[in-house]
Amino acid sequence: MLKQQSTTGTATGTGRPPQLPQRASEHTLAGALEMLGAPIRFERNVEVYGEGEAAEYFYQVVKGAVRTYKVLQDGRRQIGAFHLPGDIFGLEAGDEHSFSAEAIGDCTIRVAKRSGIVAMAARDSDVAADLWAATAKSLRGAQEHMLLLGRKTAEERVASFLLKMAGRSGGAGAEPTIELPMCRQDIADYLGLTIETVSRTLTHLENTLAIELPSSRRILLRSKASLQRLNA
Amino acid sequence: MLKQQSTTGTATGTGRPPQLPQRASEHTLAGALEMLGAPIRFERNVEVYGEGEAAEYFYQVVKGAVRTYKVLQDGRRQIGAFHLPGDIFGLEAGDEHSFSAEAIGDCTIRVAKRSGIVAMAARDSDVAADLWAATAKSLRGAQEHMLLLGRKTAEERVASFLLKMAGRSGGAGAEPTIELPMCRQDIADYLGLTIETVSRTLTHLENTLAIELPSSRRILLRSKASLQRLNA
DNA sequence: CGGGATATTGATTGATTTCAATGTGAGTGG
DNA sequence: CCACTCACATTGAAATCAATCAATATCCCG
Repeated sequence: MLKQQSTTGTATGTGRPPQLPQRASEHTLAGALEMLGAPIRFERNVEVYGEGEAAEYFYQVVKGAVRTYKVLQDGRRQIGAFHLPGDIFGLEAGDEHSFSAEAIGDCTIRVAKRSGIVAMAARDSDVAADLWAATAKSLRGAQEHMLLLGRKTAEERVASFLLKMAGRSGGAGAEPTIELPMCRQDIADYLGLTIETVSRTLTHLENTLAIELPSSRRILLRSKASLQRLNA
Repeated sequence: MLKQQSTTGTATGTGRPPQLPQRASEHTLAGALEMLGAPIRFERNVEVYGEGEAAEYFYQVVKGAVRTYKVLQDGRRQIGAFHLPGDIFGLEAGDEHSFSAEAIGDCTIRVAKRSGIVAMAARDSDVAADLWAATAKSLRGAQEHMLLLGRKTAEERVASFLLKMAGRSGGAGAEPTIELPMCRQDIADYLGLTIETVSRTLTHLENTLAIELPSSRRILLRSKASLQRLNA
């Protein structure tokens, strides 16, 4: 069980908190990342790593948001996941990254040498279990996303997306307004739709009184129930 | 690095080969599965495990093929992956399965208690690393599949599917004829298409001379190049 | 030689894409 | 402070690809 919140709280500041013993983080992947990793700033739209590059590091979002994606030759882009504060990404077991990663906005990302983490996992079976759990969590996310992309209507996709974002951004889950870190094109490429369809679907949901759109990056979920109904 | 082929070769027979010391399999997940798991037969269309069930076991296909899938309330089904001999599946880190699994045809599947494997991984860091690698491999498969489902045409999806199956069934990769273990409906649900579209696309590929269809379960890849071109 | 499941083929519909235009908002410089 | 600009978002009309509805064909098995 990966305690992502534990590091998020302490690491939101400038760097590592001065003197805390960090007992809670020991024997976890998040703890290992915090010990071995340095927080690095990435500006908006800057690449964190590229598809095909050697997978030398593991990453954890401290602040901001990251997209991982693949592009086809003709430019079609599929975003596989959005990574928010606390999320660990780049957990490849192979030698190279199969996706690319970019900062969506200005970001702080903790970067830790993979070899260090792997070595630690070899010594500490709790870290190894945690590394496995984190990878399995990514797997579950990818599987859920497959479901969304497979055979859902545009409305269902957008509703699923909004509910997922709502569940992730607010810690408690009772937050009705969500602040999107990404633009419409990102959402479209995440949902396997065009930007126009995303836009139309959002306005349709607004007309149906399911949501409200105070600004393009801010969405108020007025009726989670009707969104849930679309979530199938 | 999971050596799936090592067990495939030996396990294709009736069960475990009589007296081999199996040095090669030690310290691997496949080896652990072989030590701790019993080969069990599943008949066509029988459920191996269901979504939401406790994830008590890990599985490895010995013979036959397995589909893992999810169904929406209204019956739409998304197949997440097909598992062929040697493939390990059911690697959930959470307490319960997020997908269901069914035997596509009559199958032999090695079933090993998860607790045993996890305990072994806690003792043997090589097994732990291998468990991680196998999970990451599933993750990579799911990510590739997302790409396919996201924003590809029917023709591209079918071409990708055929190439993937060709790469998996024949060990060397030079096998031009592929024998499909699954029916058209399975393919459709895997690709996020209808059965009619799959059928039409296959006949279109046949008319384009990219493939030949001696029977519905047997497909000859006449021009991998043209399929590759569609693979984008 | 049926008979039922599976697969193919045809005609039509419909959701989403595409092409095109307009709207909006934030940042910049006059 | 306002006009300007550029990126981003919305809206509209037409085209297109795949889904749906419907019929026929084929295969496998008893």
